[in-house]
Amino acid sequence: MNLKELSTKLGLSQTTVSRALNGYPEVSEETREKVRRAAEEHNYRPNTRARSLATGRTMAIGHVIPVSTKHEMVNPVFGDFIAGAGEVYSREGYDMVLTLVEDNNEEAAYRQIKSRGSVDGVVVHGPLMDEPRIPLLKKIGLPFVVHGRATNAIDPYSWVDMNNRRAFERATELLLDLGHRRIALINGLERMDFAFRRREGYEAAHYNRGLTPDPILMCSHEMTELFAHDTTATLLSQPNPPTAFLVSSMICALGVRRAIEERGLVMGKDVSVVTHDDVLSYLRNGGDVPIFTATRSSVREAGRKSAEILLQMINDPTRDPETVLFEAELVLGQSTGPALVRA
Amino acid sequence: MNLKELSTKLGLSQTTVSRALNGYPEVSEETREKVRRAAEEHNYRPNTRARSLATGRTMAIGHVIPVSTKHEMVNPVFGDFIAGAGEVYSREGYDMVLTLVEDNNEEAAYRQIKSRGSVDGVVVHGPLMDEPRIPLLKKIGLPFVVHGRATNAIDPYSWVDMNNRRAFERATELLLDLGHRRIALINGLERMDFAFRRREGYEAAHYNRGLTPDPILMCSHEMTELFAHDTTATLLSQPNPPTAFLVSSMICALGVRRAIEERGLVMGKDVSVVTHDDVLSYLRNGGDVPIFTATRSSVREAGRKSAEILLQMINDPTRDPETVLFEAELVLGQSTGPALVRA
DNA sequence: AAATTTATCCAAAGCGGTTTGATTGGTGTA
DNA sequence: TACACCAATCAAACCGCTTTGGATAAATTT
Repeated sequence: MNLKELSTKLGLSQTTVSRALNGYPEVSEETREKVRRAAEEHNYRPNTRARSLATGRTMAIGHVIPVSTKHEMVNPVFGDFIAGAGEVYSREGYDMVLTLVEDNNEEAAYRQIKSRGSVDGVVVHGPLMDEPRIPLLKKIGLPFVVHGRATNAIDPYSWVDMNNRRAFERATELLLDLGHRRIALINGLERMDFAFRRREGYEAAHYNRGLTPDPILMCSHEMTELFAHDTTATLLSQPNPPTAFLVSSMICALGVRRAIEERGLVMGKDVSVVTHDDVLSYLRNGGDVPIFTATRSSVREAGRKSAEILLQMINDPTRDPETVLFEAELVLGQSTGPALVRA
Repeated sequence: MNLKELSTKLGLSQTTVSRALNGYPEVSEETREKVRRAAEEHNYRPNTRARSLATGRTMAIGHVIPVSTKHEMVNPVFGDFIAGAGEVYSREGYDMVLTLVEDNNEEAAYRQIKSRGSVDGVVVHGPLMDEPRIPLLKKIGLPFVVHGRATNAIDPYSWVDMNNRRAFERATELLLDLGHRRIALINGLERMDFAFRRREGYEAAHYNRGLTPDPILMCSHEMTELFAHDTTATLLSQPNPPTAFLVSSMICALGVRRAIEERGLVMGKDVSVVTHDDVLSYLRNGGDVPIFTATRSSVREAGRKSAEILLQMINDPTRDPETVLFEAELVLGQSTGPALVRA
């Protein structure tokens, strides 16, 4: 059932039917109701493609997912972010289109997206410190919002981020307060902006107290359970092992815990752990007292917010870039305790 | 830059330019090359919407993600499945559009997808035993392939599944061979087809040896780390606790292990664990000898295969439904060992 | 009563492609 | 020389919608 058929069936012009359904005032309420009922009855819905061709708006938002070529890694955070953004999109009648892009030719991908014209805007995931996509998108004129920030970006742009630096600074302070002096940092890849900021926070907390973190304790890698485990195991077997771990994700935290327990140590007693918790739906830091002491910020909420901002920008292109910075909660759990005084 | 502009710039008709770029034979190689270069130079790419309006093909595949209203749960498996499917889509020039649907009004969602005409086909995720979407999609004539199966479906349809029953039967047999007699089943929601089949396999292995599993040992829930942990903790504290656990996902397995170790027990010695491993990119069952003994089947591979089948169906609608059944490997890891004889 | 508004509705022109059905000039053949 | 045939190109129709610029009749104003 298309507009033409529906309008002949009603004995009206396409114009009138279209206007009736789209709420234009130049249609009598009587006919509008008639049209509405007929549309309902025949299960008519305007063809998205035709509509978007006519209006110039596609009613779709693109998400470009960088896929690590080497490790075939998909960021587990992604599912929940999408879920948050998706809520907003479906409420506002937008589709979400996903494009997987190998991390080596992103520029081409974005150019293609623009010239094929299949979305009204994009969400940029996983920004690096030097993020070429930001000037690129600006240049080609595709509305966008970044999940995260790019430290070295010059011009203003819209972003939604968590205060990674502050969160990890606070977490480190907590551990220092507890007397820990050798704190390992199990970080993500530090060309990723968020990971870089986290390290900054970690270092700042040390410097603020006149301490210098031991470079050997700072590890950076793709955030898998395995990496976290192996690294932790290695660090713990060294002569002067860390007494605490600051960890970049729940997944990694699980690996850290495994390594700790493998050595017969008790987390929260022999070794302290603070992790960042993205509040993933399937990995809640559960219990009355959370397992892990954690810096907590919902990535799902970030997804919602990003989507909202992007839609606003699309509806009003004159708007200035908008930014949202979430502060992470610091949640005390069972995984932290005072540093043991060495015998 | 659009077709019209490009063709006037070249002094050719739109027809010729279009044909040249789409590889039609009625264009001389000379002009084709000229057109190609000009398109390249001006970064021209046909507008997706216009093209799909003209051809009737949208070059997009829909994925409808059921989102549990109650638990705001996004299946973690989803990211990797998408990654696999996405590989195929981008190779074949398809877009992937995601629709999040609250699990209570899926029918409306699919009808809308069809009538809005924004995709050429859909992948159905998370089929239930009685899956209303299968007859629905058949009725409305939208090509689809199901990731998983629906036990009670009558008509044939295309699906890609893992042999859940067989995998869990083998896993159970392994545990029985090791002498375990009280084997707990930490399962997903059993209205989900895969979970139902897994229980069938678990039960069959018992029955085949004249054993009857204790209903108290069979648990079913959304597969979170927390549920697995709490359930395991409860079971282990009972008078006649299980000596082995058969677990539905790596995430759950992490919860099971946590509960085991909390009690001061050693996994693989005091308690055995076999889990299913979807080979998620960020949760590898790593090491030379895997941590967990596991039934293993790559969900990413399932994503690839599903996409391939769907595209074939779209390209040739006369094709009969195609089905793929992956057999899971049974991988021996460190988490299983002989049942201890009770003192 | 004539002129102007107002309330409804419509025909037709896009949107940016693809595809059908000519048209043209050149070759080969009878 | 006349005819059929082929290769290369084009004008125009079409996909399904929105939107511009009237058209018509009724209501209001002058």
